[in-house]
This record gives sequence, C-alpha cells and structure tokens, in this order.
Amino acid sequence: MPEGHTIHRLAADYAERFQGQQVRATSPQGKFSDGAALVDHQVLETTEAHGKHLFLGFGMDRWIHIHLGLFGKLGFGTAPAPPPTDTVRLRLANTGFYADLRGPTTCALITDAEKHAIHDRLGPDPLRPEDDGGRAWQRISRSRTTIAALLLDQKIIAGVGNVYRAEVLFRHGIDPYRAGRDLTRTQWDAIWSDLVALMREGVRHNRIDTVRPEHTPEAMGRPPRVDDHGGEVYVYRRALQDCHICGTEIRTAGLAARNLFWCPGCQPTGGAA
DNA sequence: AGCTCATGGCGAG
DNA sequence: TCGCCCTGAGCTG
Repeated sequence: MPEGHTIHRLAADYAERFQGQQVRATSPQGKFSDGAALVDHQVLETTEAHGKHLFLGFGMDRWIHIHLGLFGKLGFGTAPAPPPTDTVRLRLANTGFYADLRGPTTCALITDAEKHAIHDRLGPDPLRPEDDGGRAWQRISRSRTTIAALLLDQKIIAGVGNVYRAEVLFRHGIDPYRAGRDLTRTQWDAIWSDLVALMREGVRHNRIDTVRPEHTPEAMGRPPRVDDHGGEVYVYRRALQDCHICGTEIRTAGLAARNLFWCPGCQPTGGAA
C-alpha cells in the first residue's frame, strides 16, 4: 500500500530492527539470490527513502534498492521466523526479527553511483526535510499538462500517489484538469506545505487521513470509512457518494491509466483559490 | 477455479 | 496509449 509515507515508514521500520547489526539475507523465491548472498552476514548501516524508493545501505558501495510498485508488501515479525512462503523475494533476519519482502517491482543490488542516478531523476519529496517545493514549481508553472498528471509524475514531485493526489486537490478546491501553468504560485505553495503536513501524519499513523477535524466521522455523525488504505478521505474511491462538504456526487474518470476522483462542486472548472 | 481490481512504473509503438 | 511486470483479496461460480 505504497505511497511515499509508507516507504519512509518502512525505512524507519528496517532501521529500528536491523541497523548496526549483521543480517542474514535470503531470497526464498530465488529471484534475488545473488544479491542476497552479497549482503548476507553484512551490517545494515543505514536506510533511506526518496519518494517511493527505498534504499538499504550495507557500505562497501552496496545498496539494496527496493520499489514496491503497486503490489509489493513488507511484513515484519519477531524471531523465530516461520518458514518463508515461496513468494518471498527477500528475507532479512537477525536474532530478534525478520522482514519479508513480496511482490516488489524492484529489488536490486546497486552502487553509490546508481543510487545517485535514481535521486537525480526524482523530484523533491515532501518528506525529505531539505527538499524544496520550488523546484517542482519551476516545472509545473511552465507545463500545459493537467495538475492531476503532474502530481503523479515522480520526476516533478516524488512520493505523491493516487490517494494524496486526489485528496490534496480536493482540499485546495482545484479542478484536477487545470493545467499546471494555470495555478498560481500561492496555490502551489499551499499544496506543497499541505503535502508536507499530510504525509508526515501519514508516516506517523501509517495510513492516509486527509479530512479536517470538522469533517471527521465523529464531528459529522457519519459512520467511519472502512477501506483498504484505512484512512478518512474526501474523494478517493468515493465515486457516486455525496461530498462531505457540499453534497455533490463525487466523480471518477480515468487519467493516464489511473483512476481520478474529485468533487465537481468543491473543485469547479476554472475556479477556486 | 477463475475473474477483477488495486496506493506503480516501464518500454514499445 | 497500451501492454506488461509484480501479488493477493474479494468477489463470482
């Protein structure tokens, strides 16, 4: 269930259990046997996330690069580790814990130089404290592409996925089909700082919540949402339901092979500030 | 048992 | 823009 907040959380989860210690590394599935053999018995020195990319650093110019894609999952547990199932791409284990990686798009051993190349092709990440939304604005403000598509472009901004995209545009009353260059700098700055806050909360709670306090289920006397991603949201996967704020029916449409959700009432075409 | 769908991203055409 | 890769849950039979 991976948007950027998940990956940053996992970087911390790995560090908490394995950093500074030798690990045992295996690939029960077999697709990462060579890589696992090269880090087996090595010390996990550091972990890092940039957008949806996760890096496990073993020193000696060796990093494991993990990208979960749409289906990838990590499962942590305490020793003794049970026999791995046959889809486990990578198991790390020490005396106290194990971590099983399944279904990633990427799990590869890379060098420092290769890691740098990945950072270079990623935009600023709202969860990296030193990163700057102004860099993203330079691209957005010159683009005729829709803001909805730009927000999912990891070269422009790293870590935003389909849920945060839908929700942040809703929160700022912006029509998802508006061109990037038709946003104001003020609007973009507000979106960026909102993403910083929302995604930090996402890391803290390990789920995506975007509703403001006055629109929580408790505040509105409505039943809590039950959904895979687990959080309270305004528009994501709420097609045909009523907007919590204006009552308009939430709409959905395909955009660049992803499902887009928005409220036509709160996010009017050409309007809103 | 088989189908569909999902918070992602790549390369071919 | 489409097809493809990765996995598993939640349906439908």
